[in-house]
Amino acid sequence: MATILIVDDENDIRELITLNLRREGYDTLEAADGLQAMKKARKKIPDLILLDLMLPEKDGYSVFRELKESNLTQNIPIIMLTARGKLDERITGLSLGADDYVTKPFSPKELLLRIKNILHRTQSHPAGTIIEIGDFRLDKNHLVLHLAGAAIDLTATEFKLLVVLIESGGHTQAREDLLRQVWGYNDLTQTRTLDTHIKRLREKLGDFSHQIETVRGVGYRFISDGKASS
Amino acid sequence: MATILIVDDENDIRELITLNLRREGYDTLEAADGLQAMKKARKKIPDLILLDLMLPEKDGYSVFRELKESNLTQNIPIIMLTARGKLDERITGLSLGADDYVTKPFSPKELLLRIKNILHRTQSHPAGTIIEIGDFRLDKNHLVLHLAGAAIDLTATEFKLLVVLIESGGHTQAREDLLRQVWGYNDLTQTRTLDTHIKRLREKLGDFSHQIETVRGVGYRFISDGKASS
DNA sequence: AGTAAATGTGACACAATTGTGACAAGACAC
DNA sequence: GTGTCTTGTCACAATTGTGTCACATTTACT
Repeated sequence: MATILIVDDENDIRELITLNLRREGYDTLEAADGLQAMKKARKKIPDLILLDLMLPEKDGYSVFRELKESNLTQNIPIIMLTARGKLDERITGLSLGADDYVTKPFSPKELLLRIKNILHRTQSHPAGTIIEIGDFRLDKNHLVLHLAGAAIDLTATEFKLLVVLIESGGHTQAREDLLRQVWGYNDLTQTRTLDTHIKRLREKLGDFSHQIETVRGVGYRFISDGKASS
Repeated sequence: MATILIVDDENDIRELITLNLRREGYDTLEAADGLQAMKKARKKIPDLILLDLMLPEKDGYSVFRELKESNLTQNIPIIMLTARGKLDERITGLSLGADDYVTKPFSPKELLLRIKNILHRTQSHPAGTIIEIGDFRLDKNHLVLHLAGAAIDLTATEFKLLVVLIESGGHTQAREDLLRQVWGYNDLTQTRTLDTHIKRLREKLGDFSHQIETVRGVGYRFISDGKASS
């Protein structure tokens, strides 16, 4: 699951947060000051950072800037923590590019909520490389399908086919359309490769294979399992 | 010793700073406006730039951006000077990527302190020349890779390739992109040199070679751990 | 039921991609 | 010059992906 780096100089608070996050299944890293934070972040790149603005030595701003300057860490979402809802800090934090902002004292519940929110919407993926629908999560970058937790490798063609099906939002795609979109066949070539690939896809989908439905005489469609339809 | 470029339109202030810096043993360059600043910076690349935000002609922001856009100067740390601690300027300065920020009037002592600070942290490890991730530590200056303690010599090309892979943060880099970024090939040259270099890199990585993963039909990616993350 | 058409399936051949070792040209130091 | 190092290319090997085929199964229709 996601790894979260907690940067705060107060031990109590750090531990409190750690405890709460661990209970929810997150991995946690802790740092008491900016230097430690940078070190840990470089060692194991976290998925999200909780950053206290009041730090000894290097203050939170500097750490923030450093994180945003490094290629390795600049895309990690950051939630700022601060002692009180001082307006100026709030402004500074957000305009610097922090992804959210929580004022101490805060309830663990509130913090968790925000973390979930942010992780869900970012998961540190560049926009548009992830398609999520139901239990399916397609990573266009790696040609990997995450299905109910498991990672499934797809070949380029399989991937393309699945994407086209999924992106047509529950509508049936005609055989010819699929052949055109996935294979670039423009003539009505007599080929069975589509059938074969559908079969291979279903094989890899395992229990979820029924979500590719064949519409006899027309083509295929992807059904998103009753719920999250579109 | 270090050379510092001072950009300010007020002669008095420029001279005051120059005096103080010289006394500390720094070399100084002066510029009264943005144009001069760019010229001087190109002539003798300074180790640090003090940049006033209020300039005639081109304002400080433009100069800043120009400096950051040029290959020659983009890594030089910049300390912004400004007439007052106006909040909005502070924000702009920091979010543009200035390394520090001093408000006029300032005491020479304060300025010197900040200069020392920044020079110290940027010169011991000139901006971003060390990349650390997992067991990998790359020293851009020496083209050396420290892997779990052992020092491994890499050639220039191997090094560049590894850096590009690592810096893309777990994302797959397409073959063409790698060829463009590492070799500067812009045409779709038919070459196998990428494959060869990947092989050589993996050879040198030994037990860690699996961290360079091939994504068939696309390119390669660096994975920072056993698991498929991001 | 019986039949024809459409689709599913497994095996196979070959296509395409990537890995690998050898080699030669160039760069560079000595 | 010689020797070492680096780099790109090549031929070939290994691996993986893809399309076709024959045959099985399902479906729509009479």
